Amino acid sequence: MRNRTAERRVQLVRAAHHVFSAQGYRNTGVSDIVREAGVSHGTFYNYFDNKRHILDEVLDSGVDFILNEVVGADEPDDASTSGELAAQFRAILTRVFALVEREPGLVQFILLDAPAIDDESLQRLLRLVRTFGATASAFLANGVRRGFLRSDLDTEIAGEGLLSLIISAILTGVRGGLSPEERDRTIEAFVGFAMTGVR
Amino acid sequence: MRNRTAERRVQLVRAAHHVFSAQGYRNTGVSDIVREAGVSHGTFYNYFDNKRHILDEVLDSGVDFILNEVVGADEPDDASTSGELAAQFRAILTRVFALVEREPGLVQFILLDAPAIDDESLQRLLRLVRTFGATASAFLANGVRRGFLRSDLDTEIAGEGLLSLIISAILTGVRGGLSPEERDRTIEAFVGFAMTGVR
Amino acid sequence: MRNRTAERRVQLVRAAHHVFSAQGYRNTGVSDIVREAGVSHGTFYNYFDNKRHILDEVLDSGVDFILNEVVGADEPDDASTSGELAAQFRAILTRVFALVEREPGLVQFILLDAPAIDDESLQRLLRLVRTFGATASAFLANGVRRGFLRSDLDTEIAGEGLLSLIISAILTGVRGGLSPEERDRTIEAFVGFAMTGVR
Amino acid sequence: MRNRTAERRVQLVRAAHHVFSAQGYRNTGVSDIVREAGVSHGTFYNYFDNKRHILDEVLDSGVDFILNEVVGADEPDDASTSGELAAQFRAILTRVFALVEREPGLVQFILLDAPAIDDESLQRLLRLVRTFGATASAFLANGVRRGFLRSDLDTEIAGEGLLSLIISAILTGVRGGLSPEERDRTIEAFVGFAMTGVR
DNA sequence: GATGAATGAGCTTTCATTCAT
DNA sequence: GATGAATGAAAGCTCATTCAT
Repeated sequence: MRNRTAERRVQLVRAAHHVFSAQGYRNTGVSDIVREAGVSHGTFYNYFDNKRHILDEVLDSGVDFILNEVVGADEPDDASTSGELAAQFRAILTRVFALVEREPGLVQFILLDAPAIDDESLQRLLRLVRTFGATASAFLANGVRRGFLRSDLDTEIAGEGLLSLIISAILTGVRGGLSPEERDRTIEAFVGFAMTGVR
Repeated sequence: MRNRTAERRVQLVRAAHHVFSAQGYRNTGVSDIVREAGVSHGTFYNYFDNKRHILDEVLDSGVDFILNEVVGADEPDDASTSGELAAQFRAILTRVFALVEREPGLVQFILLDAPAIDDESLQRLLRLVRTFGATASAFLANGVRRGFLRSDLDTEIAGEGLLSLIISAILTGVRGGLSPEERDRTIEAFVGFAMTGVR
Repeated sequence: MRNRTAERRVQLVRAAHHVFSAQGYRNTGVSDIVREAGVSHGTFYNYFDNKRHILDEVLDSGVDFILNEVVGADEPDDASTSGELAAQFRAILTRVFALVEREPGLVQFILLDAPAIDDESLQRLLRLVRTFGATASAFLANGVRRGFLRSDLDTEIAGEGLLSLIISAILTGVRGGLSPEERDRTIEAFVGFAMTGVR
Repeated sequence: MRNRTAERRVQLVRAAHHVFSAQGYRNTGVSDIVREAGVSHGTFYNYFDNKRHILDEVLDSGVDFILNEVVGADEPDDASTSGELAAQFRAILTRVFALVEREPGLVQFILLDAPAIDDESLQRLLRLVRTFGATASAFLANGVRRGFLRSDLDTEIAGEGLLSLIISAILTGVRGGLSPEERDRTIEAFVGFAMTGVR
């Protein structure tokens, strides 16, 4: 039954995801994963060679999830005025705050816990960061092409700048304790900061 | 014997700092620390209740070190023109890159390893981030006071923006592989980005 | 379906024989056996109560195989002169060396691995040894009966002596590294040694 | 305290020796060793890197013990007549039977269990066998030099022959169930067998 | 104060065996 | 009869911490 085993895998990855997010990778034993999934030790090792192996899948799905949540349906080509670009950036920042608020464990795990596990997982995070940076650059390049951004803009480096604002927003979110008003004020300030820099 | 005791503490913290930076907290055993310090297990526990306890001191001294290295002698009040402020920011970014290059282990430990250990150490890192942000805000507030920056600038949030650029620079450095030219280009772009946003 | 069932058994025993000889009993899992046989775990337990159980059959067939290979077509009654007896002994030693060279895994398994598994399998090996000893005695008894060996020969104990030479030959073979010349010289010396002792 | 730790090592080796002899290496867990020694798991790993490591020491001491017990005080040069050589050989065989009777577990462990563990330990046993063979050859070479054995005797191969008798005696002993009379009869027969072959 | 041998709970991983399909 | 996913006891090993000297 191909189906059965595929479900088990998903079930285990989900369980691992859950306990990793709650306690971190190093503080989580295989016993925690299998207890959460409701299966035995042996079953775990029927699906994954070792604890490190399931981390890869958790990381991949987590990174995919974050990318989807944050960039979402926004396409770099959608904006045709700088106002629309600002709106896109505002939407992204809004989704960042929403994500951090809704899934603080996941975000902390992917961004703060995972990079510390080993070099492999650090590289995986840096790849995520790079993808974010490239996406930001693509948004800016669209603006330059359509003429509503400075033609001499170094889109690559400015993309890093945008990225840094997104990371800053995440950190602010993780830090917690922002009222909805402060959050909106921060978003607006970041949008303004970014748009002045590139227009 | 107050002196002798204090020296031992320092000696142990220094040793711990060294091995933590080289291998990370979780991969470091108490045995690594005491071997590096040249003392016995028992002695360690005469000075620190447990392994977690010495981490606090290592973190504090590491954070202090980084703050000193990066902010250095620059005082928020030093700049009296926007050109001087730009020069200060340029100097800070230059020192960030230099620090990451000179002490990659330390930076990786404080920024990537430590936050993952437990909530306590995460909070300690966030405090560092906040201090950086406040310092950045102070630089900007000086500019507003002296009139060479927009009077309606939200210095607090703009400080976060500056901070995010600094973090981005660190990440870029950790990612490695930047040629001196690319590094300088990035610094200039970040300085320009920041100054357009606040002037 | 008696036939089908019997074939499966043989197939499994043959597979087990193969993997046991290649890797030893303790290093072989049931999964290795069933993979070699191309059946499932469940099927294995339809034919054998447990892993230990199939060992018995492997051991029996292995012991039979060795006995056949070494003693072969030689019958105790065949010799009617001491020269013919010597020729028989020479043929047996030659086949011993040939067997060790052709099937080192099997010999090592039966002689070195199997006795260590548990007392039951040790006893099985000792039975093999005893059978060899009795066969050797039968060869000698034939010589005494026909008058070409000393009439006061204690055939039972002298049989043990012959046996010990055969074991020594096997050990020499397992030890390896004998050139064909050395091998022939050893065989001749053993034959001479034996014949002087009994004539 | 150099003394304390040295004693612990010995205590652990002795305990391991004991449980290995009683149950075999594979059936013995580290927990069995430490229970026998009355120490904790951790202590075991303070003295030995792993379970395989203590086996080496047990094997070395066991092999030394057997060599001492069997060859004992007899020196190859002691015999000056073939009668004295026969007496030496008789003494050795007597000690072999005595050893097997007194320490059946040790003998079974060293000769039947250890060789099956891995190639390293098999080689260790073959080294023991070789030492025995060389010793036997030395006894014979002394006889040839002094002129009471055939001058054309191939002492090396005849040594193997003697060795094979010793091994046969050990196997007989392990097989068990010999009455004192049978034992003596076997010894005498073996001595006679050997002496006819070499005289 | 300093030592380091001793501790033991806890970890990851293996594998012979079972049983629902 | 055949399958193979599920089981769980048990293995080897680590390491922060204690305590008698």
